[in-house]
Amino acid sequence: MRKELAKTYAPKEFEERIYKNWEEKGYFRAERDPAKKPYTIVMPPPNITGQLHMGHALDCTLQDILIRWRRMQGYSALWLPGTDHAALATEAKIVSTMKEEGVTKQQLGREGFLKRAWEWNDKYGSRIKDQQRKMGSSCDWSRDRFTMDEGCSRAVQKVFIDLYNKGLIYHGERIINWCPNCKTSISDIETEYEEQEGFFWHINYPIADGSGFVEIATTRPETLLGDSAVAVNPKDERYKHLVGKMLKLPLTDREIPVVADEYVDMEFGTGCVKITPAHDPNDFEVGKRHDLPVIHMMNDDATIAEGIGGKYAGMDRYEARKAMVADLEAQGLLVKVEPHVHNVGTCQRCGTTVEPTASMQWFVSMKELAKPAIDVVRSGELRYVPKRFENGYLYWMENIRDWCISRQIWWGHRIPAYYCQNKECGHTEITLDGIDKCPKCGAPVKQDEDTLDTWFSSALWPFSTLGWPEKTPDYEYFYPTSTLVTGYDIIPFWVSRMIFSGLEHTGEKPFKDVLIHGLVRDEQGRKMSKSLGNGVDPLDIIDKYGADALRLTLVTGNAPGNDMRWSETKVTNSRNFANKLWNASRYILMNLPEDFENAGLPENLPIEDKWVLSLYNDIVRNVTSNLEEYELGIAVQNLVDFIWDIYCDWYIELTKPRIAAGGETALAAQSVLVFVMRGVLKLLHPFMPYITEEIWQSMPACESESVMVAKWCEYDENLHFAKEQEEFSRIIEAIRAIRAQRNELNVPPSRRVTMLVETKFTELFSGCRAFFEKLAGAGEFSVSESVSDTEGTVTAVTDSARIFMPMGELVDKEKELARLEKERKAAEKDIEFLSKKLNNEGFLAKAPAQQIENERAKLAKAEEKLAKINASVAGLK
RNA sequence: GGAAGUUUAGCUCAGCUGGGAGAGCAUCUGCCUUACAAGCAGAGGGUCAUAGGUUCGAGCCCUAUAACUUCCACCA
Repeated sequence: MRKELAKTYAPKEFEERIYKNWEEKGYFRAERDPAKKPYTIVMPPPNITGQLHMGHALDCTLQDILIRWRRMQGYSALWLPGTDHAALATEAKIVSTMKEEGVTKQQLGREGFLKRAWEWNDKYGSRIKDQQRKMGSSCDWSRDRFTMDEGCSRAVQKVFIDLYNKGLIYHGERIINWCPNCKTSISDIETEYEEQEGFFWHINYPIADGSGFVEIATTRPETLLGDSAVAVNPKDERYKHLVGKMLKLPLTDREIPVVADEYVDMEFGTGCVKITPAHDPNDFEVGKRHDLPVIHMMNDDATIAEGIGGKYAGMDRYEARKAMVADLEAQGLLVKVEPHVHNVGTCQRCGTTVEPTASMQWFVSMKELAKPAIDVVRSGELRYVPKRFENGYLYWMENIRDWCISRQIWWGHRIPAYYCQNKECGHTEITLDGIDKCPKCGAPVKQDEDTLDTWFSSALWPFSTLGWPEKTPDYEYFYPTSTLVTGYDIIPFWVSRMIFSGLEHTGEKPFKDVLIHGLVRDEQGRKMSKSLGNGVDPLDIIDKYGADALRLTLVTGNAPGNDMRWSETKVTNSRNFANKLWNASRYILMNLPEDFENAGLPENLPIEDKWVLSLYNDIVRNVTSNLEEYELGIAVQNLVDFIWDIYCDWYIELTKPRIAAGGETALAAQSVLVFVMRGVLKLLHPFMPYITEEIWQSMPACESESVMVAKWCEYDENLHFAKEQEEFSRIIEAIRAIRAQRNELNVPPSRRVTMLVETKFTELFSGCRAFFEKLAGAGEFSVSESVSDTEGTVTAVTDSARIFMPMGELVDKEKELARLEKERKAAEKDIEFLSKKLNNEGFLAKAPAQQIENERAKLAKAEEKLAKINASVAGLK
């Protein structure tokens, strides 16, 4: 007894059940089968603090489509899931919940805080995984990883030590971006610039010998406290005499020199630049060249430092700015204030204005690592889809700067550096094994307090998750991975770093293709964001319409790499399609005899069966090649169009008379209906896994108990029926023409109409009588090569037939003539266009033969049609 | 300052290597035709941003221009 399908499509009734069943059956698990080829995708690990949003939903859908398709194709398909510890994001979140309880990090201490963080991970780290399950993600949960699990952590330590030993990681004082709120350094790409309106303050620095003033201009007057020189261009005639002289630094009792440096742009501002080596990257370089002191004038929370700031000590940087400007003005040293728009760096995480600060940090030296990562893309060995994203990647890689990897937070991989506490020795030991004594002098050591940038571990994700640095069987079999799917917004953060890391540490590119997708925007085209509150929760959508409808929406009508605009009507469209498919299968099953056996396709099928099989066969080929080109949107569009327009609206309708008649002919139709249905279920399964499974399991005699493990369809030469395809399109064209005609004359569909068909294809049209009756409302129906008595008829004209319909009182000769006249003009235009082309010598000489052939065929058809129209017009007159 | 993308029907967007412009929604007309009104049949609607160029042929290739969007850089 087959399972009966519910009357309406209600995804809630089965999605969860089906997912559980798949998981229990172990279908998601990838086996290392030497007889199969591997296909691997590592999932971009979502943050443990994260909740599923539309971006994830899109990401999930695309990856699941590829994985399910390859799995059905016979690959050993591994989709490896996992989560990211998201160092700063998580720590900030925990700190803020602690704040509500009135607890600080310092109170808990490092140990206590980390304990809390791990508890957090236990509690929330799995939340997103359940949400991914709801999407239908067929990932191998048995291989689930976490960036801070034992294996990934070992890979991180190993990479740090290897890079250090190769001299590619160094410890040093450089200008980094400091977030005074998060109280940590952040990397260049974690700094976002926003345009702010500010001021240019022109300040006079008195020359120490009393011979006058030097006017400087600055956007940040408070940093004056950290000035250690004023620089001018050595070629600048205006200031040559000042070089080497001392200046009195206002508001302090310090004196600073005037130095000459090429860096100064004579054209800009006054041509004199205050040099603050501790708070500006350029000034830092100038300072190094002139051996100037680095004066840290701020604390880590951006208040003015004690001992440097004098009366301003303890003030916030902006408070101090106000106070100092007021004092300068009072002393008559403020020359003028100009409005000035400039870009200010802010912390990606919290939005606080970052403070560029000279600080001891760990860096990865990038130049050498970038080179092979550039080559591998330039040579085409590793490709981006779409290709245009290679530009940004290459530009970024070619202009790359060293990567600041140390962070002053606790949640993360601690840096394996140990400093000897004996000042005389001062040794730094980098080691995998925790040590407490200096290996050089035996004195106690202290481990570096800092942790690593979260992207440092993400960079290793494609191989650390597979067991690297061990040569595990998984690593040997599944690495390098096949396709990486991610949004364009994290190419610099993540994709680039995986590429150079993979090449450096494994000697191989970490993946072959990078499929880039865009952003899901809101209905007005804005980014979905928490602060705007315009995000759409995928879980709500799943609840309302089902995961399949959501997936179909996210993949339809979108080209790779392009952003898409969200709208709920798109989801209802998708849901409507699901409903269509649901009802089509319900209809087929309803009429199937209880003892229906699937013995394959019968011999001697009628024309309409061959027609649909041939079109289906084309779809198999097209969808497969679309998927191979990562044209997922086109693939699914092809499929949906075939299912809806061809299979449902035409083929099912065409077979209804046969099904009603019963017997052999019905059985043949049912075999074809079931055959094509099973095929499209397979083709559609990667896109809409749940509904296809639910229907599959109610279809008789399917090849496997789950469509998920069924074999992907292949193009079959035996199903190609060019002749029937072409001939049957004549019938469809005629039916369409009749319907249009009836519609125009407002003939009710229920009214049977006599049809006299005039055509060369008498056998074809006679054989299709039932279709004209069923689909065109034909009453009496006759076919002959020539119809003479056409008095009182209207005519539907195609290039292969004229269909005369006696309409009695409905016939309006004038109207009919006018309509035919319109059609004649159209046909004449066609002929003119085509013959012009075919008389063009350039075209005949240069166009491909196939093309010329096509145009000739079109012309012949147009001429046939025109002849028929002319005959009709003559008949009427 | 540099780079990329977008500009196609009223709206949202497809259009793969150049061969007479497509879908969905919306609009209009007619249908509860025994799988589906979450449906069926039909219709209207476009100088493919603008100006040049290459080509037998351009929505597609090239060059400029305009508008919008995004990324990168960050001269005080």
